[in-house]
Order: sequence, then structure tokens, then C-alpha cells
Amino acid sequence: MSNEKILLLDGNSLAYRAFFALPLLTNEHGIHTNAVYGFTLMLQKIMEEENPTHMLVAFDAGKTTFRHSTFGEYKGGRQKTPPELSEQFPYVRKLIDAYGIKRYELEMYEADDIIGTLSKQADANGQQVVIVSGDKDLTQLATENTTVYITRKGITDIEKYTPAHIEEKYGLTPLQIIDMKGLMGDASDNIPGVPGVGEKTAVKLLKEHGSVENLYGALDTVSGVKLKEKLVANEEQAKMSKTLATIETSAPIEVTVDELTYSGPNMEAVVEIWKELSFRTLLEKSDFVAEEQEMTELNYNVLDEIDSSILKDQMALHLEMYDEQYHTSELLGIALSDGEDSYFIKGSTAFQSDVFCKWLEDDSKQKFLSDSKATQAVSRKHGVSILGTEFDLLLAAYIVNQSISSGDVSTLAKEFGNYNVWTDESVYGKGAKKSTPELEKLAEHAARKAQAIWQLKPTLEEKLKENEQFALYKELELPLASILGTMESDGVKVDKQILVEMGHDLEIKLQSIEQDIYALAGEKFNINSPKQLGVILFEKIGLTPIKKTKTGYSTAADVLEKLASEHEIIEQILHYRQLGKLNSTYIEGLLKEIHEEDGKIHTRYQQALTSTGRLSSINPNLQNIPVRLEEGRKIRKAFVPSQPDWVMFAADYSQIELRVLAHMSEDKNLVEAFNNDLDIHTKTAMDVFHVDAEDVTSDMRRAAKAVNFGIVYGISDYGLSQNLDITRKEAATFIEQYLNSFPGVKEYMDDIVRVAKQKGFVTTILNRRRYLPEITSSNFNLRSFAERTAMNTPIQGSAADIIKKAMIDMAGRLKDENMQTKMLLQVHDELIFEAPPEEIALLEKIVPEVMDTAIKLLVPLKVDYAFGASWYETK
DNA sequence: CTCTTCACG
DNA sequence: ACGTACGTGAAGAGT
Repeated sequence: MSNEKILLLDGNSLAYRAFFALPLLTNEHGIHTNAVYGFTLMLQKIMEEENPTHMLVAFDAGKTTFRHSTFGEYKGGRQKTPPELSEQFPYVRKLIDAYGIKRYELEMYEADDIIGTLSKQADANGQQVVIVSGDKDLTQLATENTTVYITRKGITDIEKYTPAHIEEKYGLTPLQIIDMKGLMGDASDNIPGVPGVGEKTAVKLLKEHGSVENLYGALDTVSGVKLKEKLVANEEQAKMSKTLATIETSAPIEVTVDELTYSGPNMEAVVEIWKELSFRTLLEKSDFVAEEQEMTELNYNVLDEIDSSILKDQMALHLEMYDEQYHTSELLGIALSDGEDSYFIKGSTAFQSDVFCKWLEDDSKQKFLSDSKATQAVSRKHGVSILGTEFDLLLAAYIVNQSISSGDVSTLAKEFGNYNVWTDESVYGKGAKKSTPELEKLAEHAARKAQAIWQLKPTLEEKLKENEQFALYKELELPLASILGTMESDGVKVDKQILVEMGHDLEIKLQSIEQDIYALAGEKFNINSPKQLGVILFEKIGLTPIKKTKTGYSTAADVLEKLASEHEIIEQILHYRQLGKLNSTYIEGLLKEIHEEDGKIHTRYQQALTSTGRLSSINPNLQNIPVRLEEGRKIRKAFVPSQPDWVMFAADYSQIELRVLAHMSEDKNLVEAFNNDLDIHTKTAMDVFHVDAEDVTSDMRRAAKAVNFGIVYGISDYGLSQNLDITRKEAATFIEQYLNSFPGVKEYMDDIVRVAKQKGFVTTILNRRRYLPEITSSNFNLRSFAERTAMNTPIQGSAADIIKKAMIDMAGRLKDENMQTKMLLQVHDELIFEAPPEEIALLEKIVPEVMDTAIKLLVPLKVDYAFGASWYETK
């Protein structure tokens, strides 16, 4: 008996298992990773448990095997390997190589046969063998020395087949498993067996007769007329099936067991693959990486004051805040790093140093930051404007890959291969347990961030240049960050009194509607609870549910509107909802956000969040202040200029997305329509309905408008039918008519999807990217969604590029003209300013001019503007 | 912490 | 046949 242990793995079978057991995961480049990930987990677990001295992973080679000459339809009718899995096999092989494990495949033979041949050899040598597969056929190889592990549900749950276990489970010997397969067949390999004989019958027959051959030698003794008939009719097939199910144990392989020695992984190579595939959990858990992390030396000093000698011409700078809301958060300290040495200065003491403040304001001293907008905003709060922002890790990372999961330095650093930063959560804790750590810990945490920012600059800049996105980052996003920071810091004045009064009115109305609803329902309930409301409407009152959600009846507005004629309670509920929303989100919500000191609201723009390149606005969201309904629109009366007699000035792009579409598709009809400044919805209606301009009814224009929206969103007949409340067929006709009238648009849409499939991403006018891994998915839903996104993102994203460029130009122009006017808000296609009255005339000239010429398109851009005493009046 | 609803472009 | 319009954030309910 040898103390060697041979581990033989069925590579194809395990990769398949992993693939179907785990959800489809992808890395940032859209490569699917779930099979590789699952395979890795299996490998890790089994090696840890078994401690093998020899290892081999066997693969199937090619499509045909010697079994096909016995039976042409062997494995016939099998579904093609999904492309999401096929693309992962090269990585599985690379991974096995990195682990230092031998792998083998052989023309005309399956992985089973390689494993069978080797296990027989090893068995003869008296070596211990463990076979791992997801395929139960392999259990025929079990012997006293050989155990067969078959994966059960999931990826790490395993059933161990020894001869004893097989005896217990089926009452058969391992070799009789072959006979069992011969009789019952195997649907997945298309092995026919004897029709009508399943596992139960097969086992019973084999217990009596021992083997297929013996059974057919003694057919007379088989009880049951039907069964006997079936056996007689399928004798040839049964014998052939047995042959097919038999694993070859003397395949002409060119490796021997002795060559399979396993001497441990090359962890560096393994980690390299993990990084490439973004296996974050494994990387974090890995001792190797942890060691690597420990090995990194960090020279950092905690300073009480700043000495001019530490301030270099280039430095990474990080302001450590207690929480994300940097407008109000406590400043915990400042970290600096020059790549060699790092420093930490507690609290805001650094800002008391003249040397430091001068350094910050010196344009020739380059600062490397992460989230320059936040850094500058906090510094501004301490009376210092940072100049010389040379690098912003957050923005660079976002441009390289829009799907970065979070903005903290640790996450960003990990994303690009730097594991030397602790997560904020591990330092501060989370939820109620969140607290500031002791000084040393805090200092090292912040210093590590500064050092990582320093180290990552070259990596990120190289990637940006490689992708031809350096200009987008350096000339658009980076300068925009400063402008947004100023807008945030300036804030917008909100008249508290107006909101409070509106709130009182709303409360009174709400109470009255509430009473009406209770009376109509015959009982009190929580109107804000869709669950309780559903019970009242669809069970108590007996209305017909139109739509369901995962959790019950849908009570969404579009559903209720269809029921409005059925019962008068519906109208009341819709009104209650509308007013309730105004009161809770906009009155109470906004009141909570007004800063005591200045009576202003300071939203935060998230510049590295959306997948299209738009901004988003939080705490509070000022990009969704009501406008469509008059009752809500009144909220805008509370948004007023910060100085007496000043006015609010708002300018918006008209139809920017359709103009972008005209530009990108170069559709003649659409380009001409904009060049002639036609009403685009009326023009669309004329083409879709084949009527003259004067015969376009308001309904036709409304439908045309919906079609235009649909085109921008990535058209689908279903979506349009829902929006217009028409049948899918009618919607499909509209779309067809549209695409006939605008053939360039159709061509563009087809092209963009094709390009997305080929490259894996789509781009905007300024070369912003969005990766769309799911566009090649075999899942219809995922694929369709990605296709619509491919059509929409270049349009929405290019529109975002344009207004961002306009904001930079606008800020420059206001400065050049020495104006007092302040840019306050951006709402995707509009800019809101506050201005002294004497500057209005100039604004009327320069705002449209600057916005129109931000980026030159094939068609003109059009800007509408208005001004008044409050945001409400800018219409 | 997820789901539903609803506000905006 | 599949079952969806694109992009966001906030509030309230209920697990």
C-alpha cells in the first residue's frame, strides 16, 4: 500500500456543473466567469480535503469519439454548449496550469476514458485514487482503492461512491452500474437502453441475473409478459447500450500515473488570473494576497503641524471624512503622500498652516486626488481653493469602467490591482456600530489611501490613453468636477415659508381625502400600503386586478386609471397619492435638507455613478422636482435667488436626444427636419400616418411623440403598446412606418447592436464607453435588454457629453465676462442660474450661444430659456 | 434591506 | 415563445 493519493478530475463535467449551479457572473470586460469561479471553488475544496500527491484534469477532445462508430446518435440531441460557457474553457485551462496541475485530452476519447485508464493503472499499483465528476457513470470505476466523488446540488456538496456505498444504494457492484445503464439507458447521452425499463426494474433484474448477458441467457425465468416482450424486442439495443456506457480502461494515453505529481500552485499566476476575472472574494480571503498586503511597507508619519519640507511639487492628497455627505461631515484628517513617505495630520489643523494653504492654492504644485469635487468642496469650506488638480482616481476609474461598484478608495484600488487599502467599513464599522478608530489606525488608513492614489496614477492614465479616453477624462470630467463642486457649495436658496405654507394646505386636503376614502371603503386602512389597498380594491370592493406584482396586486397609477370608471374611490386614491408624494418627498423632504446657516440646499452631484454618463443628484435629488402637473410645479416657487432683486434664469436644450440621433444616424429625413427647425413630433406624425401637416390631429402627434421616445429608448412594440395603450400589432405597425420613413435610423440601430456584439461595448460622441456583456447572452431577456441599452446609451450618453461640455464653456464664459451670475443646477438637458438683473440681457445672448456651440453636430442644437423671480417663473 | 410607487429627464 | 420601454433618487411598508 502506497501513501500516494491520485486525484483525477473530469474537467468538462465539473465546468458544466459550476456553470449551471451559479448565476452568470462577468468581469468588467464582459467575460463570463461563473464556471471558472465555481471550478476554482471545487478545486480549492477538494485539494484541501484530499491533499493529493498526484493530480490530473481530463477533458473531452472534440465532438466525435470512438463511441460514435458504435452508435451514430451517441450524445445526439444535446443542446449546444452555451457560448457563455465555451468562452470560459480557455480560462479553466489557464487556471489548471497556474495551479501546476497536469491536464490531458485525447482525440476520439472522452474524459471518462482517460480517467478510467489512469485509475486502473493506479489501482493496479495499489495507489489511492479519488475521481471527481458530475457524471454518475464514473461510479463504475469504484474499487477498494478508488473512490468516486459525484457533485450533488450546488458546487461543493459531494457524494462519495465506494463499492460499499454503491452496494448500499443500489444493491449492485460498481461494474454492474454499466449493466444498469445498458438496460435503463441515459437520456443525456442519448443512450437508448430498453424502452420502458427504468432504474427500479434494471436493478431488480441485475440482482437476479448479475449482468445483461446472463439476463438474456435466461430470459425464460423473467416474470412479467410485457417486460419479457420488451427485453426480447430490444436485445441488440441493450447490448449496444452497455457497450456505450462502458468506460474504456485501456485508452492509448501517453501519460502515466507517475508523471502526474502535484507540487502545489504557482500562487502568483493563480492570483493573476483571479485578478483578471475579478474574483474579489477569493482575492480577499487568499493568504497569498494577505501576505502580499502585509509585505507592503508604508512609511507614514503622524504630524502635529506641516513643515514646508514635506510639500513636494507632486503629491497625492486625501481628505478623510467621517461620512459621505461631505458638505456636513466632520473632517477627520488629511493624508499626503509623495510615493516614498506618507503623512497624516489630524482634523482640520492642516488648514491652519499658511504653508499648506499656499501649497494648495499653487497651480504649479500638482495634486493627485480621488474625488476632487469632494476634496475641493471641503477645502473651500475651510476657505482654501485647491488649484493644480492633476489626477482624480475616482473619475479616471469611472471613465475606464462605468460599472465601478463604489467610490471608496479601497474599492477603486482593488479594481486596479492595488490591495494595500483597507475598506472604510473595516476601519469604521457599519450601521449603528460605526465609529472613528484610534488615531494610529485612522492615520494609517488615510495614508494608505494617499499612497494608493499615488501608485495608481500611471496605471489609470495608461488605460485611459489606451482606450482613447484621456481627453474625455482630463478635459471634460476633471474640469467639470470643479464646476460641480462650486455649484454644490454655492447651493440654491429655498424659501422655507413657502414650503411650510404649502405643507399646511396639503395636510388639510389630505385629511379630507383620507376621510372620503375611508367612507367609500367602509373602513380605515393604510392607503399608503399597496398591500392593504389591494385587499380593499380587489377583494372587498371586487374590482378586477389588471396587473400583478411579485408580491400581490399592482396598484400602480396606470392600473388604477384603467379602473377609474368602475368606482369613485379610485380617483380619490390617485389624488391622495399625488398629494401625499408632494408632501412627504418634496415638502417634508426638502425642508429637512435646508441648511440652517444659509437657508440653502446643497445637493451633491454624483459624477461617477450612472452607466450612461449622466449626473445624478442626491441629498436631496434636485433633478426630479415636480413640473408636469401644476399642483406639483408650485414647489418650484420655493426655489428663489439668494440675493434680493436677483432672478432665476433657466435654459434647456430642445429635443437634444433626437438631435443626437439625427447626428449619429445621419438619416437624411431626420437631419433635414432639424435643419428646417420643424416640430419633430408633428413631422414624425406626418410620415408615420401619411398625412399633411394641417391634418395631424393631437392624438396623432401624441402617438408620434411616444414613437420618438420609443426610438430613443431602444424600440420594442410591447413597450410602445403599453405606453399608448394600444395593441402590440398596432404598435408594431407604427414602428415599421417610422423605420420606413427614417431608414437611416433603422440602419444605425442595426449597426450599433452589431458593433456592440463585436466589441462588447458602445461609445458616445466623446468616446465614453459602456460595456454590455449580456449582449451575447443566450437568455432572451438579458440579450434584449442589452440590445436596447446599446441603442439608448450612445444617445443619452452623447447628450450628457454635450451638456457637460456646455457647463465647462459656460463657467469659463461667466468668468471671462466678469459676471456675478452663478450656475446653480443641472437637470440633464437644462441649466439653472441665478443672476443680478443687470446681467440678464447679456445672459440672453451668451447662454444660448454657449450651449448651442458646445459640440458641433450635423444638425443645429436649439436652446430655449426663460427667467423670473423663482424657478417656477422660468417657463 | 427589498419591494413598490412615483417624481424627473 | 420568450416578456420590456432608457436613465435616475426618495419615501413608506413590511419582511
